[in-house]
Amino acid sequence: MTARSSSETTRVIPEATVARLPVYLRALTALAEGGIRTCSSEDLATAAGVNSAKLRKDLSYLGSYGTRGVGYDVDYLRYQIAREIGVTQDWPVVIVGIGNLGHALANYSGFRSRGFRVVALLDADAERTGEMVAGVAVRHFDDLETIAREHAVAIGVIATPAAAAQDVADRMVAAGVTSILNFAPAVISVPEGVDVRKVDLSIELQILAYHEQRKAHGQARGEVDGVDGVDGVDGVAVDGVEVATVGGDS
Amino acid sequence: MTARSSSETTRVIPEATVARLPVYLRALTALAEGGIRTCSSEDLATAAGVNSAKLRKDLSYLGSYGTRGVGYDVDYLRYQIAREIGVTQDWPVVIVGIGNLGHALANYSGFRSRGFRVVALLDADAERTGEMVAGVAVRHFDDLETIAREHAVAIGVIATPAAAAQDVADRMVAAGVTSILNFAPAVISVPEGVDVRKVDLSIELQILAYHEQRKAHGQARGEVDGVDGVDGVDGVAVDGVEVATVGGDS
DNA sequence: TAGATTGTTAATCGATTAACAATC
DNA sequence: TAGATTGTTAATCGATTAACAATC
Repeated sequence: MTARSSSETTRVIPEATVARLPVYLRALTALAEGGIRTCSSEDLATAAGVNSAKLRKDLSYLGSYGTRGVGYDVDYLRYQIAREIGVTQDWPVVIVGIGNLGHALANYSGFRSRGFRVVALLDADAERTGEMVAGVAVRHFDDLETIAREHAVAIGVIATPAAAAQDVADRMVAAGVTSILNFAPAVISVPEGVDVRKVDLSIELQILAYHEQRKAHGQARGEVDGVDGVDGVDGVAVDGVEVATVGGDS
Repeated sequence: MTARSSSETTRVIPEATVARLPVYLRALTALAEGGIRTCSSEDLATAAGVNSAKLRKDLSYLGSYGTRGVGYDVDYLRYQIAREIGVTQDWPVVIVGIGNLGHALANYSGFRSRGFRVVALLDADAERTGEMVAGVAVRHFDDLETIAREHAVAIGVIATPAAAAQDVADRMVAAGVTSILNFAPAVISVPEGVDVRKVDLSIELQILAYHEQRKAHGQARGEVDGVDGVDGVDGVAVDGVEVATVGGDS
């Protein structure tokens, strides 16, 4: 019963559980960094922000990695979850659209430390080709296919304006990419077998606004007029990758 | 039966529906910009990337804004949804943490056009005070309370490193903020009544990696240079009061 | 053994979907 | 009227939760 082999059986993990595994992984890493070797489901649940019943139920889909009466070995469980997710090895990723958001993503150190390696930054604007971002030279979007095949890229990130998103997705798919993380505020359609996940900043804020409105109920809210948009930066820099982009930002 | 008044009754809209309303709103805006005045649930569902049964069920929680045999008036439905969400007026927002991500968020034009107005950019680094970002001067984090009260800010965005997130959240809450959008890869806890939504880039990629790994099944994946990373972590955490996820998938 | 905690069961709750009567 | 499409019902499906037997 090697960890790798026999666990390959009819494991069908619910989507809701899959979405939480990375949360548990992060919580376990935090515990490990705090010097904690063992934890109970209650401890881990607290660190992950869920209730312990849900946590145990989730973990039960992976197997029995705990010890009754004792709890879980932090490092062991961490490895098992990382293996289940598939981040015990790095995944090469390309980012298309080196605008403000693309810049931020390229500089985000969390990718590197969590199982991903940005192998290229692409932008459709030829003017940007060669520009260094996070230590990587931006390349032209037309190089997507070459780069994707060369590095066997399966995951692509779209950080272009909405208008370019579908075209970028199409070309990613043509280049062999089968998982897409879309930051552009647009619905993109892809062939069967290709996964798309979407992150939309405005939508998140709108969901908060909905609840906020209901809290405010009848009472009037302040309507001052403040500054408007601004721009931020942050994040760590990545490194050793190639860059190239397309599009602008989101 | 004024639009505003009587619809204030015992409307209890399921969370899953609330999370899709902004998607419908965006799709309607796109249709309107395309010169389309009327659409069927099928048309709108396609534009929004959902199936029409779900769309009609969702809309039914808001009221009866369509016409049997005809469809929906695009502008009318758009207004009704915007009103339901609460974005017929702008919400003042503060962004804390002006690093790469904060910069990108500050420059994001989508906020402005979708019901939000960034009234302040704050950073704990005094060196950044006064720096212009997206046409706005960065101010010190200590000014949070003053600014939040002055502009009646109810929504705050955290774009700091994980280590600072909880402190920022605490101070936001103390300043009267009751809705937080957290980009820091950390679980934050807040008092009852405060909503937190979380966007975690690494978690989204990890969810894609999980599915990608299963697609690859037994077949070997390009291992240009297999790094070993066994350290993934991170996730979408919820907490405190409400939680929410991001992204959808196909 | 006694205490602690997992892994699982079963009940509950919420979301999705197909089908269709209502009605334009 | 005939055709089209909404709004709603009811069935199904999936996720959450509490409780507890298994077992360290």
